[in-house]
Amino acid sequence: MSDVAKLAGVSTATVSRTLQNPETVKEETRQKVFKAIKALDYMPNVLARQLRRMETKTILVVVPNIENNVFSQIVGGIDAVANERGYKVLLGNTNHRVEKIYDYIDHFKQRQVDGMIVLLSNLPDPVLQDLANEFPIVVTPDAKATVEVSTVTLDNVESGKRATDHLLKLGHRRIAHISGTLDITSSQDRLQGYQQAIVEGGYFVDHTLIKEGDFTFSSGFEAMSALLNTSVPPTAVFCASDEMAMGAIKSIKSRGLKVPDDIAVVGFDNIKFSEVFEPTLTTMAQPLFQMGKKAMTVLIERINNEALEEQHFIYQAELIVRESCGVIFR
Amino acid sequence: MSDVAKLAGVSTATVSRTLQNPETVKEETRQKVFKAIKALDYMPNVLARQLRRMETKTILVVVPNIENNVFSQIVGGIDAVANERGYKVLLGNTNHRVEKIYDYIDHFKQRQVDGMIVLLSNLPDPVLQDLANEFPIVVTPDAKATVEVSTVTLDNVESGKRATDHLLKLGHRRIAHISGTLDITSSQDRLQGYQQAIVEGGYFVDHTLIKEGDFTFSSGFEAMSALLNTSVPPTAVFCASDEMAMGAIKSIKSRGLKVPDDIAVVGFDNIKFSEVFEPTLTTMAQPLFQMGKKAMTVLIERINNEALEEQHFIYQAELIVRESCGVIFR
DNA sequence: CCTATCGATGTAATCGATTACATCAGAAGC
DNA sequence: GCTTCTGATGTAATCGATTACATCGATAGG
Repeated sequence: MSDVAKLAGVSTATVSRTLQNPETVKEETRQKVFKAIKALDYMPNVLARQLRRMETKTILVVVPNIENNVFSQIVGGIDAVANERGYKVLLGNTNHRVEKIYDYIDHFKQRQVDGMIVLLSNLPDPVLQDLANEFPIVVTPDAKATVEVSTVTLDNVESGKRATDHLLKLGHRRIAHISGTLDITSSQDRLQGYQQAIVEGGYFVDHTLIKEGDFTFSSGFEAMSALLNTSVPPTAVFCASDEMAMGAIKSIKSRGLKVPDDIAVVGFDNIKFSEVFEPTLTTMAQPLFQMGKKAMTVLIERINNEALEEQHFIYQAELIVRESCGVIFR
Repeated sequence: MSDVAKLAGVSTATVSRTLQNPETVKEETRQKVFKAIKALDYMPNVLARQLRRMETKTILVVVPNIENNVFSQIVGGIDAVANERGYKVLLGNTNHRVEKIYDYIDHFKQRQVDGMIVLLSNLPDPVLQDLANEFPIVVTPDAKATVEVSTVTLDNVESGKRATDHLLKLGHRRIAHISGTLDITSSQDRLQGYQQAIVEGGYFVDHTLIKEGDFTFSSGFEAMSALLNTSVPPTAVFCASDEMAMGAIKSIKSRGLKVPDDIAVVGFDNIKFSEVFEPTLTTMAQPLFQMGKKAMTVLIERINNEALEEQHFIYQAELIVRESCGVIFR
């Protein structure tokens, strides 16, 4: 920078101002500086700026595993806004190992990032709370109500209810539910929505029809197999993920039964392959990209102290009707 | 840091040494320093260190779109090694817009990253060459041989050949190929492998059996539909991606034909859903996670000047035989 | 006993920008 | 004509660690 200043015949302060606050520099001087910058092919050293300003224009995204399409879609949304607003995205893959996140928390304390978006951390409440009190943090898409922190979530209760309702409306009375791991709020909420729909429909919840899965294809397969082994199997199943729904369907088919004729299935997530699978999956579509965008937007407000209180945004899932539930609208 | 120094009764230099080169500090002093660090809950400011050392311990991964499973698997591998070696991973999503990469290139010039891994950039040769001459760069999984830069690639010619060979061995003579976009080397190589297999088998390449797709489900569907509309449709198809293979199968089924009975299909990539799809897909599995790990390892060597020449690593794909080709080994 | 060497530590320059404060010329107001 | 204000620019402190060099005491060798 001093080279540029020398060549332009001004001080380094003027060079800096030309780049950061052009309006405070005379047009003529500005031109000289720009000419010198171009002549020397000068690029500011961002590290020095960051040190002085104590900001990095970088945010950290902690994700259980980036290979999972649900998370990578959210990251896509985060990245879109980050780019637009001049932020960089640092990826923190925990591979489901909770302790890994403590390494990432140090990034904060070392001022390596200005903020953080946590995707499903399983971090103990007090730890997260302490962190959120001190640093800008947004949690998505699974957040516990017990921590005061900004969140971007899905209305999982309502979504679970609407998925189940759809099956009720189609005339099903024995509707099973294969939930996600019940240690996360989203799974609990979807289960709750399922129960609400049944109760509000005037029926009783049969707990033998509820099985806990872990969102994977194979857990869906096994849960469904267990349901089929009972004396009175369900006529419909609401699964908390599309992967589990596919597993369930595979299990149903393996018994020589047909979907949706013998058993109707509704999934959750609307992953890419849900419209490729046979039968195509009726599912609750989460606006994941949108949610990622919102999470980043909220985080930036927080970083700039534009929003002092924590904010909560709740999105609605969209019911996408395809073949697996037995009705196709055109 | 000066607070720590004061409390421990030493200079800042000693504090720094205690953390960076503990062996040069007397055990007793070291203890005093550690005690002071703990008492004050001190964390070094990494920005200052970076500025002084002119290194960021951060690498940039430029990826066309992170939502694509092929890329996110490679990123997973990169991330694994990065973590192990104390590097952070900055994500650069280009969303297939080539010009976006120029923004990321500035990161280099501004010394925001120590190195870069490029996943399928479509960057013009001269630009990439200039960059590679000046900075540590690794290209994967699609690289042009015309640029001198370290690469981690798949042997796409051999892979295409083996996939096609497998179909030849099963007795097929009219084998079609649905390629990826032919502007990238991997697609050209897979096509070349396909042609080699046919020629070496003693047959002739029929160019009406070659269709260009773009790796997507729908392009596979359309390419297959076009093939089925010809007077003598193929009895087997080798697709350059699993997604296209699924599209092709959907097209075949929509004509009332059966896979593999009427037409055998082989895919490429071994994405997660290839074993869920019906029929399960025979496919060439790329060791994507491994390739990501290797790319990062090579990059680190380059950053540390351990490897002065550019290096090239070529991986082999593994043929995974499932239902869609008509033979199942147990 | 003196000097060379070494180990442990301190002093202060350094990385490269940003920015509070100082300076100065010229315009405006009285 | 003198003061005051304003706009443009320069001077130098600053961010917080790292590290070349300096210092000093102790030990070893002669």
